[in-house]
Amino acid sequence: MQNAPAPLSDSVLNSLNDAQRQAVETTEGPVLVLAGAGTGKTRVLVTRLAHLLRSNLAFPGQILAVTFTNKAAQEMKHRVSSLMGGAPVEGWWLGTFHALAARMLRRHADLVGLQSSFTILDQDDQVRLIKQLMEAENIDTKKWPAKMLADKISSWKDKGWMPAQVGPDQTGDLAGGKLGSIYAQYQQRLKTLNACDFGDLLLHMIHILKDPRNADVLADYHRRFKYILVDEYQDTNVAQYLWLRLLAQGSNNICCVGDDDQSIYGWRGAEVDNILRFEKDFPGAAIIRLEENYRSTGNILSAANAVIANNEGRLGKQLFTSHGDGEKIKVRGLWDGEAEARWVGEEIEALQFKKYSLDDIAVLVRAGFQTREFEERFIQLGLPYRVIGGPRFYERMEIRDALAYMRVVNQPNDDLALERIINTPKRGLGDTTVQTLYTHARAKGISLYSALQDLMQTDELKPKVKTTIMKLVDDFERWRSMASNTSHTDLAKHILDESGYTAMWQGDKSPEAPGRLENLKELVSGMEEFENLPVFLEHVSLVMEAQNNDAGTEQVSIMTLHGAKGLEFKCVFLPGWEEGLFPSQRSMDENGLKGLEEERRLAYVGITRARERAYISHVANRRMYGNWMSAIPSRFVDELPEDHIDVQAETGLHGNAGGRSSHWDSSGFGVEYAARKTSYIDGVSSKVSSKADVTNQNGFSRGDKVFHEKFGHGTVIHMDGQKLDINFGKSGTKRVMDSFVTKAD
DNA sequence: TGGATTCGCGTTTTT
DNA sequence: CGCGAATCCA
Repeated sequence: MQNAPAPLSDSVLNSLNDAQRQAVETTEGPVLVLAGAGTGKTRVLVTRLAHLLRSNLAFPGQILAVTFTNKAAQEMKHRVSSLMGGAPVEGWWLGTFHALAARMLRRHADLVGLQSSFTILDQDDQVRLIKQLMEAENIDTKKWPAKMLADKISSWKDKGWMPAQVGPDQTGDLAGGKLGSIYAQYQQRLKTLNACDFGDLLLHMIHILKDPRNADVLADYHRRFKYILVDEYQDTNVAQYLWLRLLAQGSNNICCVGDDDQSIYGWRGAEVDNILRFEKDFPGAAIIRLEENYRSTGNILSAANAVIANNEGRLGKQLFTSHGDGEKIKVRGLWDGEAEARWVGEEIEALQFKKYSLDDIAVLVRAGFQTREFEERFIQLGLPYRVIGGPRFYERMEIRDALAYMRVVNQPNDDLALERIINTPKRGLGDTTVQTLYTHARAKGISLYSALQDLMQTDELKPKVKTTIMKLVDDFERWRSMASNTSHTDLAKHILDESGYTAMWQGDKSPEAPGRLENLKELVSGMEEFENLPVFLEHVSLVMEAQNNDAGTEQVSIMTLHGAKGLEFKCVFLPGWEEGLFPSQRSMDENGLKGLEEERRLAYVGITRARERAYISHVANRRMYGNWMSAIPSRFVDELPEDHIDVQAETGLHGNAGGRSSHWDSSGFGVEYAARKTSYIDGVSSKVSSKADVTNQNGFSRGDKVFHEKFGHGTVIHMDGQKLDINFGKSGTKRVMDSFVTKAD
């Protein structure tokens, strides 16, 4: 780290002129790097960081490097570490806003009446607490869902508002005008619980740093941080901005990197304004624009440029590439979601034939529920895939503990699992005992569990410890023998109860405890769908493995557009480009033009994830919430420039085969739709009849004419065990138990 | 109290 | 449609 700056061969930096490079690397004072998609934003930041270190402008503890997501933080740590020749970056001030603010707050917790050991509540805990407070105030939680109020409070915290700053103007008639007081009570309650929610981490720090009585604290941070680096600046919310500004007032050496066109977290408090206002907030700021894209081919980039150009209120930039034009974007209109999934499957197979790795392919959807049809199709095709951002359930502490117990029962030699729970709940087997056990195990080349069995025969351990170990081994042996004649869900209940694990959380007064108990319940009930314990554990390890990214086999990635931020793939599928789904109706209803523009930025993010090939599709009929909805192509499809796309419509889909699907004749479209809807309800059309031969256990089939004692005559349109969905004509579709129904002719 | 049934409602996601 | 929450009822 003492050597002269290493030559920067990075292509990104080569694209900078001298002044820009100078600014990126060493400028003192505020710098805003405005960089479009695929221009190497993060690399610029890492380069600045590396340069500061190498030229001894700062040492690690003097740099505050902030990212938005954990993924980005990991990525940056990794890059910095390898740039620094593998030096560990633990302990550096490098991480997400929340992680760094939490770390800071632990050092000054007493200034806001907390202990440094405060717990951090997640959203569920937060809602539970607020609900309690509301009930105490006799507020109707039906009229005012606790979730909604919790969201409101979070959004205030994102804006940096303490209870004192919230007046009637903000609360309106929410919770009968009592929301302001609920907020205050909630904060009070958190304090008594020695807890924080996520918003508090920043809010408390802002409060501390702003208070003149704590001038020494602020001064200390000013001395400490010579340089501040911020990634994804367009996603910062007001609280984050305030925190940054307080810290940056010292050295004024703040370097922010961002792209206003990729701001997609507005619904969570991100303020594009932060980036638009940068020059005002930090006078004398150097602004650097990076417009050369190193990621995508010309067609892809032109399409993205054309779409985003429809937004107003941008700083404005026009990305260019020196890559060739490449393939045009394939745009396809299809009949329904099933056909869409089939088409995507076919195209993926074609890509495999062209020697693309499945790892290079991603399906990016607008909303989580869309992943389902792709999963189903890919399973049919035997196409390996992973859904990114799926269940994080198994990563929760209580779930991992519970799983560890089951793993030891299933496989006594699972040392890691045993070590995890050997003293959870506390039973007096501390580090010293575990060390003794490990020493013994290593010396004899046996597992930890065998070491337990060995040592309980000897007098090497204190009698008390010995008894505890005997009890523990005894428990495990008993559970293991139960496994043969007890269902695995019952076994799990026994394990959790008899080990004292459930009791541990029941006795825990912390606000997270109820949530954890619920999760444990959920775990047990979730096990039911698996045959037995080993199969279940196998599933869990597969799920977790899949989330660990490189499971060895190639896999297509399926994820939401939000989840795809910061990633790139050679081939990207963008399905579901229909009005109402994308752009999302709700986003437009709630935020009008602002909402629409954020959706458009999402489209921009989607397209620009692709390096070589992009595929966009939309369907004529999508089933949402169980009923068929007609859909028209997204306005974003219309915004794609004709020269850069290759449009195909499914033949026979409408009276306009081969034409550009977004120009569908709306009257023709309506006729198709009406016909389909009718046929669905009658249970006659070929689409529907494919399922009509299914009979439920009491002999009802789709299409049966039935009579219900209360609702009269109707037609069975769906079955779910003994539940039947019956269309009763005028009075609509109802779900009823089949015991209330008789067949009619 | 918990098992069964009905009701209600549905983006995006980070700590 | 499917899921979780609320509610009902033994």
